[in-house]
Amino acid sequence: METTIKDIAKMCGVGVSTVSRAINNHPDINPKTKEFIMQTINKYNYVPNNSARNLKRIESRTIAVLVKGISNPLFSNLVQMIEKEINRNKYSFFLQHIDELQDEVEVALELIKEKRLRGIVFLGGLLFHSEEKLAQIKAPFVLSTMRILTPASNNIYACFSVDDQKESYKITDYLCKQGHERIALLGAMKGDESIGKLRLEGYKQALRDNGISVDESLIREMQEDIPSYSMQNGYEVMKTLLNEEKEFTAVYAISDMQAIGACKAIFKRGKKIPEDYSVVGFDGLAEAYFYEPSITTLRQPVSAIAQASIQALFRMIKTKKSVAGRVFDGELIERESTQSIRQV
Amino acid sequence: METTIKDIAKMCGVGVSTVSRAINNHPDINPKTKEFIMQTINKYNYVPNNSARNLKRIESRTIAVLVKGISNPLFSNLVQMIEKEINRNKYSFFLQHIDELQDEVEVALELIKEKRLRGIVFLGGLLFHSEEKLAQIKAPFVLSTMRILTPASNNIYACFSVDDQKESYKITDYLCKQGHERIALLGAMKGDESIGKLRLEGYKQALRDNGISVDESLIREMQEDIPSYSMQNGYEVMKTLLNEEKEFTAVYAISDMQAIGACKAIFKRGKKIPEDYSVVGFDGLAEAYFYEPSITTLRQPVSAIAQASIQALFRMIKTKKSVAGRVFDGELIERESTQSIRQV
DNA sequence: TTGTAAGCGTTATCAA
DNA sequence: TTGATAACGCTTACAA
Repeated sequence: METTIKDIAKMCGVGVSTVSRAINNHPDINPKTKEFIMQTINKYNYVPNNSARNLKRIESRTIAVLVKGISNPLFSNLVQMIEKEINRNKYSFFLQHIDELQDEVEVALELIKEKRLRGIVFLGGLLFHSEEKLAQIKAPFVLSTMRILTPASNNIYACFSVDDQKESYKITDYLCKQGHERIALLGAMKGDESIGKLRLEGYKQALRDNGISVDESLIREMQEDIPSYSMQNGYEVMKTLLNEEKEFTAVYAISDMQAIGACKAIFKRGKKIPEDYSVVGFDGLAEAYFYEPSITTLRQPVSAIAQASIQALFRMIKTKKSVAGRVFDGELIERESTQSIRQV
Repeated sequence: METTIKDIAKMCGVGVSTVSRAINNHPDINPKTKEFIMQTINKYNYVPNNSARNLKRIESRTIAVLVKGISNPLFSNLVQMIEKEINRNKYSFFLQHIDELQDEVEVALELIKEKRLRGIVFLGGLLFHSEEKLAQIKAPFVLSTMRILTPASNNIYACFSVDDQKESYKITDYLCKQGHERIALLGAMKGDESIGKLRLEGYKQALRDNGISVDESLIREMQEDIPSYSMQNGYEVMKTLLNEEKEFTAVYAISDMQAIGACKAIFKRGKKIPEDYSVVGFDGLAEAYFYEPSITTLRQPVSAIAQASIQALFRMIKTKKSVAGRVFDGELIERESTQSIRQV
């Protein structure tokens, strides 16, 4: 039999509520009593039963992290930081990966009931959702590295991300300034209405501003039967593009992992980077740095985003009001995978 | 107010126990009653409260996955597969990352009490533990891609992994057969008593069997202040090694990620792979394939290991007895990062 | 086959 | 500052 609060109470010769007060740092308790109880607890290695606590407390101290599109290491990094923050706040956290096909709002709704969630962190996904559906999410939530397009006024939420369109513009513009005029885009899934769309818009805008007309045949979507944002996806799409003998001098992949896959496809074709093709990615992962050649990318301030997200979530849990989200600045990191073709 | 089992009972005009029977697929219930109850449940979108269930059930239906050394994508892959299997079995799962410095057995012990765990999956870690300490783990557990060195007879557990020593022998022997005689080893943390040690032994054995004497100065440990098994760790260790102007023709990193880091260090030095140095990794990650040059590695059958682990865990939960672990065969995958130097 | 009622281990309310 | 005691929502004897 496990030790329960009753056992501790008996051992200390006090009532269970006093023990409860000691555990939960309630103010009205004699410091000496508390001290004695805590000692006994440590001695017998007592750990309160979480289920019972969560059952009794109107709301649990549990936060869910829902990750869609796990293949992107960007999310692994984010999850780690978020986990640390949640633990620091003495909350439990619950990680759930969501299939590409699953509906993350449905999952969230179930989870809220089942686990009496206190808050939710969405990583990836959350595009395409009616306001009614979103309105059903009663718990506060944050979106990390994403933004919601149709602001739902009935929800308590906040978004933390870079300005995907602006950053996408930045990196495309960088390629243009290097003299590239035919820039292939390895974009998001067909019908993407989220960051994929924003980055696409940024790309187009940059081209236009540089007096380059958009060639739709250079804009490629992810392959749907392969994990999104993955190396393999970048590889396959790039291979197809190369097979078509299209003319272009640069490739912009909307994630570093896709960029790596694209590089491999180029190498397999017997071409060189950056001599034959310049390649840029997006995210700023270590993987891009360690690749050979190291890949020019747009770094997202992952750590800052993670911290801000969790802080906001806790504030919303406390105040029950939405807090302002924030747009972070990305950073263009120029590396070996790109070169100027101005004076060639 | 959330819908509870009582509400459903009232709506259906039955007792709560009947509803409970319907939910939990108990045998003694009228199929029609059950049908009707299930309809009502769906209609009102009722989801049973997990905490209440877990509280009532002597043991919850929760399994914890404890990951130590998160930087290795090998574990991400494993976790995903394990997650899927756990869900298929209608269990909840709980992922916890463990700091390099934290004691995973302590964490497990706490968790068992706090969450009334039904079983545990250990990924990474679990080296160096006294039998007494292990004996405290009352819940069944499995080790994936690892093995316990001092079999603890008091525990219900099983191990699923490759034979690290044998596979390490295999890949080292491969390098020897290619004509390499001075092979640097990028090994595990100092004092590692787990897979790191086994792989080291395999390496030494292969050298000896090929008539090559072991040069301790070519055996390098991970840097402790950097995430273990990471690209960065491989990079830093390799850089140090290169700076020492040691003579060697091949590098064997005990993980693919370290191998990638090592490659980068070599490239930064202005050297070529495989012309100047052959490089091999271990794990068989996609990252090794997509690297340029693609990296020769030893593939672990991750999917098979994950599945076997979970199946074993559920069997142990049911039977309350240890089941036999299994040793899987690895597969040497020859790629571009290695070359024969026999006739040079 | 079904319903009633007693807990599971906590926290919160209220009275002492 | 404390201690009974009533929930929290569910499962499971036991009785009907």
